[in-house]
Amino acid sequence: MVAARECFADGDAQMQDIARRAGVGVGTVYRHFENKEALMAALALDCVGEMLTCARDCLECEDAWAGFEQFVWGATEKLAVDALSVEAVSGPLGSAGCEQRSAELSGRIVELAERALAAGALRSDLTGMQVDMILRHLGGAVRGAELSGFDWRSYVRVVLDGLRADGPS
Amino acid sequence: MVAARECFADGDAQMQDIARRAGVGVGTVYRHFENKEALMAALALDCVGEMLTCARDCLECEDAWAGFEQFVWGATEKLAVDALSVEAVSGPLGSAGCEQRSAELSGRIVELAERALAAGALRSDLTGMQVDMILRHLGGAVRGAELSGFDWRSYVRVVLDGLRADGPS
DNA sequence: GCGTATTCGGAACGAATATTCCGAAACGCT
DNA sequence: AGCGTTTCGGAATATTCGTTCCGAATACGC
Repeated sequence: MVAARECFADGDAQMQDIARRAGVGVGTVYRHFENKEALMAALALDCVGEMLTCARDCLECEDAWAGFEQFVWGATEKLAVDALSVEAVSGPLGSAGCEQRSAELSGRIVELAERALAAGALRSDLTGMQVDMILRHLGGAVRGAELSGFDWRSYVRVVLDGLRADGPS
Repeated sequence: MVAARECFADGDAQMQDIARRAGVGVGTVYRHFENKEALMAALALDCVGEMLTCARDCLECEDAWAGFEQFVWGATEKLAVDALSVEAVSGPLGSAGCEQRSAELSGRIVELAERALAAGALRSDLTGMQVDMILRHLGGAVRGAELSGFDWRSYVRVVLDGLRADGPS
């Protein structure tokens, strides 16, 4: 049920549309979520959760830079397709209902960054926190890219090369 | 009159607020602009115009890379402060009322990029059009950065280094 | 099969906000 | 100053969209 909604909530949606899309009446939606804000928060929690899983997976990677790069590609792939994820990760949604999980995501990203930093693969004039901010804001750039025909992969390539300690690979 | 409005229209604004801010009644606003959409279009035209001026100035610069870099800093400085400019440059506003000027901006950016490309300063696996897209989408990343405390300059530094033909300077 | 409890759908309501419109104020002319 | 005209302001209206609520439908126990 949440799934049907998440699939639909790309960008913004009206409660009525969400309900219709889920094949139920609006009343039923309100029986599951107190209000629209709560619904969005639940979806945001999901989005951040997915990012978090991705970050954890990437931390398993032996090579620090490879793990970092893998995360960037994984995250942007999601962000380019799902506007809600962008909101959840870098927008105001991130500070409404999923502070906990959002903070942990930051922690993992910082970890990923500092590991790459220690390995000398990431440019040394950045801190883990700065990298966290940069990655979160990447979402704003690739938002809706898939739809508008923007070749976001070239953008991500540029950013990754900019983050590397030694020029483009 | 337009100026008072532009200054205010950071993000989104209600017609009533816009009118009050301008020191007039809503009726007067509607006497100048058919509707909100028209008002936004006029403001967007202004924003794109400013970018265009900036791009033209940067084309005057002797050194191709210096001109390119100057444009990126000039553009992002504007985008980080003014959410409306972001909409105008990379959002749907760009395709409503200022196609003409928007297309010319693209032309100038491509020029800027191809000049840097020819000088061997810009990474050679990108086309002018790709660079145009990338720069336009930079706005999404730095949007509202000034307010949220995001250190967008470090982000721009990363992107610039990623765009350079030879690693970080 | 019947009566009760539970859940559902969607029309009705309310708040927010874009747009219209008319009486009031300002201006210009004689 | 007096009168016609033009412009202004903001209350009234229309519209959109989140939220509520009640009659219908369904499930359950006997």
